[in-house]
Amino acid sequence: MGDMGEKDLMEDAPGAGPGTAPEPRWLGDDEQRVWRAYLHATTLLEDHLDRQLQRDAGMPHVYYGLLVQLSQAPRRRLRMTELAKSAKITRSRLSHAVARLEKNGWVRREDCPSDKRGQFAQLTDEGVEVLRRTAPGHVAAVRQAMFDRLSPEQVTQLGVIMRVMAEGLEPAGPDADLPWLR
Amino acid sequence: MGDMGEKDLMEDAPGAGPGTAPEPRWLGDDEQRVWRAYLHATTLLEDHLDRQLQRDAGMPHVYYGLLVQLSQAPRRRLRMTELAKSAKITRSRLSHAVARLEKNGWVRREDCPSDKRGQFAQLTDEGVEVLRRTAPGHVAAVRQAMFDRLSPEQVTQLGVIMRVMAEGLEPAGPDADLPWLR
DNA sequence: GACTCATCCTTGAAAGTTGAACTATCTACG
DNA sequence: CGTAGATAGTTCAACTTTCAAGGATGAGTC
Repeated sequence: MGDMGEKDLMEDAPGAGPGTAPEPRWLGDDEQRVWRAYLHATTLLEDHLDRQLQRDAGMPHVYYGLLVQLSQAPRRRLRMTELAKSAKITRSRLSHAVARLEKNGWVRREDCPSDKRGQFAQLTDEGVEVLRRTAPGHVAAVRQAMFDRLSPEQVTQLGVIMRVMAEGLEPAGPDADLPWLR
Repeated sequence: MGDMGEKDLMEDAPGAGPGTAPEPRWLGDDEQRVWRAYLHATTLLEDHLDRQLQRDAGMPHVYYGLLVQLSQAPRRRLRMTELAKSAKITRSRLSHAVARLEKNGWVRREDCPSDKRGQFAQLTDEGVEVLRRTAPGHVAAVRQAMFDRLSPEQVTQLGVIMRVMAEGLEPAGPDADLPWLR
C-alpha cells in the first residue's frame, strides 16, 4: 500500500555531481496521492471480490474468471495456452487451477486431436450451473463497487485510462516476440 | 480477467414475473469493456511490479509496501495492527510477512512496554538500505507504467475515481465499528 | 530419417495467503 | 478482586502461486 514515500529516505545528493547516479524522478505529492489511492482502491476491490466469490461460489476471483472465459468460447472450451493468455496468468498456474476446477466438476480436460501436446479445458454443465447461480451476485458486487458510484463520464475516463495503462504493460509491448525487428 | 460475460448464460426470464428472482442488472457493453480493461490493466501492473521487485529487491510488492510504511513512521516502527491496517492486509498475513522480513534482517520485532500483548515492527538499518537501493527502480517502474503515459488531466481523474471507489469499499464504510449509531 | 530447437503442458517444491483456532493480555464492571 | 468479553498477535492446516525442471510432441533443416 502507501508506496513511494521513499523520498524521505533519499534526500541526498540534490546536486548530483558527475559520476553520480542520476537523481531519480520522484513522484510529486499529487502523484503520490494518486498512486496511493490507486493501490488502496485496487487492493480493496480485489479483496472484496475474492471474498465475495469465495463465499458464494467457492472459488477465488481468478478461477471464476476462467470459467467465464470458457463460457464465452465456442463449444465452451479453449486450449490451455489460449485460456492462460486471455486470463493473463502463467500456464503453470493455469494447470494447477484447472486441476482444482476439474476436481470440482466444473471443468473437464480433453485431448486435442490435431496436436497431441495440446489440451482443451471445457466447461461442464455443472460449471455453467455454477456461473448461472453466482453471476448475479458477482455482477452486483462489481456494480456496487464501481459503476454505481461513478458518473458516466468517470466510467468513460476510467476505461480510457485503463486501456492506456494496459497498452504500456502488454507483455513487452507490441512486437514483443519480434525484438529483432525494432 | 474478462469477466462479466455472463449475460450470454442468462438470457432467461426477461419479463420476470411475480415470485421470480429479480433479473439482475447486467453490465452493458460499455461497462463490460471498462470492467475488462480495469481487470486487465490492474493485473498486468501488479504482476509487473511484483516481478520487478522480486528481481531487484528480493521481495513481493506487498512486502516492499510494508517497509515503506515503516520508513515513514515515527522511529521507523509501527504496532503490528497499525501496520496491517495501513497496508490493508490481515494480521495473519502480516505475521508471516514480518517473520520473513525479519529473517532478511530488514525488520526487527520489539515488545511494546505499555501493552504486553503488543509488538512493534521496526525497520532496521539494513531495511532502510534496501529501500534506498531499490526505491529508484520501483519509482521508475510506476512512473513508466502510469504517470508517463497519462496526461495530467487523466492523472487527476484517476485519483478522483480511485478515491470514490475506495470509499465505497472501506471496511464497511465510515462508522463500520459503530453500526448501532446509524 | 535424424537433429535441433521451439512449443504445450505438467510437476514438485518453496513461498505466500487464508481463515479459524488459540494464547496472552487488557478493559470494564459488579 | 473476579470474571466476562474484547483485543493483540501468532499458529496451524488447507489452499494458491511461483519458479525451475522435465516429458512429450511438433516444425524446420540437412
